This record gives sequence, C-alpha cells and structure tokens, in this order.
Amino acid sequence: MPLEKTQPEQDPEDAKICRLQDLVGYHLRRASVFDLQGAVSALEPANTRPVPMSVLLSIIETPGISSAEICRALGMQRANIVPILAELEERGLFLREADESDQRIQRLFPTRRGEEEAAAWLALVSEHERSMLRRLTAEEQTELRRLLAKIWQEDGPKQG
Amino acid sequence: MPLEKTQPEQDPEDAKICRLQDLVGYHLRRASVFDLQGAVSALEPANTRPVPMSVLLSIIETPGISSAEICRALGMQRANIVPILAELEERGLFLREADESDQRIQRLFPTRRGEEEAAAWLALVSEHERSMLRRLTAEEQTELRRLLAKIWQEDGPKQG
DNA sequence: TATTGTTATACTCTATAACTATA
DNA sequence: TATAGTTATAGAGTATAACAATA
Repeated sequence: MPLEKTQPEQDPEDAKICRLQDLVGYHLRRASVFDLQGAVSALEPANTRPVPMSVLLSIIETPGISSAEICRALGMQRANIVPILAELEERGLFLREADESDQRIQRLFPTRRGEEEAAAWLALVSEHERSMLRRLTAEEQTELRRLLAKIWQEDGPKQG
Repeated sequence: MPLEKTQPEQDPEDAKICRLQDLVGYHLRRASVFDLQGAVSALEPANTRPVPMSVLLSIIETPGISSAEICRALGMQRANIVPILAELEERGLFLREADESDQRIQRLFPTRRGEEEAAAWLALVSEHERSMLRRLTAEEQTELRRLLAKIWQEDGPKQG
C-alpha cells in the first residue's frame, strides 16, 4: 500500500503552526491590504475614500443616526469622525439636525445628493470587489463573507 | 407550488450591492483589525509585534534570504525593514553574512535563539487565533484560509 | 542602467487626553 | 457622573526620494 503521508504524530487539534502561511491572520492581513488598495484606487475618481464612504452609508442606512452611534458601529474613535463629517457636510451629502429631547445629540440625515453620491461610490467599489473576488464562485463569496462576519461580530443579536 | 421567494428582477449577477455589510471588503477590514489587535496583545509579553514576527519567520523558513527578498515576499518597503532587522539583530535572533558572489547582498540566517523565540511567538499567536476562530469548525478555518489566499496571492505558481 | 541596503522624511490612520455643553 | 461633539496632539504603519556601493 502506498505511503503517501505519514500519520500525524499527535492529535490533529494540536497540529503545530510553524509557518507564516499557516496563520489565518496573515492571510487576513494580506487580503485586507489588497482590498483596501483596490478600494482606494476605485474611489479615487469620486474623490473619496473607504472610511468616508462607510460613514455616509451609515447615515443612509440609518437616517437620524448620531456621530457617536456611527463610531460605535464602525469601531472608530469619535475624534476621528469629525473631519470626515465636516467634509461630507461641505459637499452637501448630509444634514445635521438637533435632537429635540437631547441637545447634545446631532441627528444626521442624508440629502438627495448624498444618496446619489453613495450609490455611485458603491458602484465603483462593487466593480473593484468583482475583480478582487473573480477567482471565487458566488457561493464561495457568500461563504467568505459569512465566515469573516463570524470572526469580528459580537456573539449576541447585535450587529454593526 | 410554494412561492417562497419572488424571482429576482434581474440577472443575479447584477444584484445591487446597497449596504455596507454586503461588501466583502468591509468584513475583511473589520476581521483583519480584530485579528491585528488580538495578535498585538498576544505578542506583548514577548515584547514584539506582528511585522517583526513575520520577518523573523521569513528568515527561519528561508535561511539565507536577503532583506530585499523578505520585503518582496511580505509586500513591504525596503526602507521599513531596516529598523525591524536592527532590533531583531540586537536581540541576537539572526545573523548577517555577506553573499560571496554579490557584495551588495546580506544573507540572513536564524540563530538558535531566534528559532526558539519564533516558536514561542508562534505559540502566543496560535492561541490568539484559536480564540479568534472559536466559532468556526476546523473545516471552516481551512476553507477561510484557502479563500483568503485566493484573493491576494498571484495567479501563477508564485507564493509569498 | 539596475539592485541592495540605508537614511531622512512625509503622509495616513488611529489613539489619547482634555475641554464644553448638556443630561 | 456620564455622554456628545470637538480640538489638539501623539503614535504607529506605510510610502517616497535620494544616496553610496555594487553589479
């Protein structure tokens, strides 16, 4: 009988990771950097970047959201969203409205122009994703997204 | 016949991406950040970080590799590896040896201590990965790594 | 002319601390 | 006291330009 492989000397659960390529985290980082570079390039003609796009999409998906809520959803610091909102506001892509019952809070609403821009930005990024994922079947793409979400999303019913 | 779903009004290939969570790249970034933070924490007791670990592992996996080759393999700039190599060298984890036939090149070889340290670092990161991937089966973990590699690795026989 | 290792520097992204106003 | 929005600043990671030595 052909001996293609010797038996693992231990419980497979204890299989030693000994190369960089064995680490899922290494592939995560490489793939994420690859994606980010492509997304930045794809958004260049629209004169925006991935984080501002994510912020605008948050406003569109949840009209009336506050900046603090966006930061919690996207996992970013409140301090860092300030210049991003300032630029999106200057471009007329959303409006701020004081909350009636809590004067600390600004509720953010997309403008018509904001919705149009966001749709255009999404189209650019979608085309980049199609290229990035071209070696994956539709099923593999869905599975990849599902597995990635299981890594970073909370256990509970929460989502962000 | 039960009508569980209405037919998509278009070719499913044209299904519009309209939410942030539909983007694979968004989940890639969130998962990668999640991993990186955990890896940094895991490596803290060993007083190192993910990139220096990757560099040392490259030297161990390919003894005699040059710094320029490491940079090409890891996708980093030559200028940025200099302080990393300086620190690893100061800690006695590898040695530089001039190439005999090309005086421009330094060939890098791990010391015994470097191999021991790298094994300890890998153990720390492996434990972090076990925690990060605890909601995935062993098969899902393997599949995830395969799909991620398909995203960033070259089409050809090359690997890095 | 091209490559290696190196220095210096700039830029981006993210993190921290503190402030004010409101609650 | 806790939170929202803001400012200023610091840090890490990465990118660019240039250099001397070598091919």
